[in-house]
Amino acid sequence: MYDTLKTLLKADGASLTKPRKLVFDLLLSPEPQSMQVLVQRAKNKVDRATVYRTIELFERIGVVRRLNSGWKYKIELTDLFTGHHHHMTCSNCSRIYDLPENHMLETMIDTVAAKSGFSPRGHQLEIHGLCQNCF
Amino acid sequence: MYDTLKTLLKADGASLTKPRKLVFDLLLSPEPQSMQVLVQRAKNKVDRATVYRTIELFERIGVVRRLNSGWKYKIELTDLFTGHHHHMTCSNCSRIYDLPENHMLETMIDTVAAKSGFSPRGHQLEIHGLCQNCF
DNA sequence: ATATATTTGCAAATTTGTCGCAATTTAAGA
DNA sequence: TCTTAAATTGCGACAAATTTGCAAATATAT
Repeated sequence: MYDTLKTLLKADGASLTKPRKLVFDLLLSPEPQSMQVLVQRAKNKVDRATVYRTIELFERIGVVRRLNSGWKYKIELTDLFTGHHHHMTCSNCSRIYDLPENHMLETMIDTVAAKSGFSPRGHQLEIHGLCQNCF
Repeated sequence: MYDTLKTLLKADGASLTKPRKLVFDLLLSPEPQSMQVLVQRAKNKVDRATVYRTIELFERIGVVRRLNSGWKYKIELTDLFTGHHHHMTCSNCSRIYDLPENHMLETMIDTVAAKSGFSPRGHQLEIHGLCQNCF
């Protein structure tokens, strides 16, 4: 797990420091998290500015991505760490679930984009509705 | 066009005032817009705070939605006004294109969600890559 | 036209995200 | 291991984005 992280950092001439490791560990939590939460959870251990800088770095080298879930964006580890997946957000309890990978769906998305003359490089699908518990 | 807007506002006990109409008109522009741009374009006509309050209201009653295209979110009218569609953002010129509706894709997304025990109500797909011009 | 409820603009307060820089930590080589 | 140079962090100051309180203005219903 940390090997991949180290490799990505190395490739950018950066190193796995204690603060960066701590932020990375925070991201292992199941759900995507807002900056506010990350900064809060890092309190007294890593400075706010460092959390921001770390997330910015992580995003640039492909460790995390930001998504679009609700009012404020949230951060999660990229496919490299979690496997490619999409999200389902429950409109009631607002929990965020992962959708199991579906090859057909992936293919179709790329195909549809290509048909419009686009060269797709990636995508993000967010579904909202009711989860099993809240239905 | 304004009829739908008025209806949605009425249903919430609100009315179509001059400032709200102006903000709505700004949103008729083809591409999704950032708050910064909206506030800028409303300058000297509608106050910043009112733009924010209007967008918040519009989102709550289903007139607009926010997308995360890149670092900052953008606002666009909902499907009610534009028809259902998805987006392709060019990583190079960062223009945002609409993807023509594809029924198969829509169905598959709903099916995949349902298979996981979710009751999908809507979704949002953002594709990034290179547009025809930038390829 | 009047009374009531809603909405707006303005200014101030919060929150969020950035930046410069001195102090600290890390990496590499002797 | 010790030394040095480069990278990184914390901190405080900024800057930008978003929210809030409230008096004045506007809209709605009689």
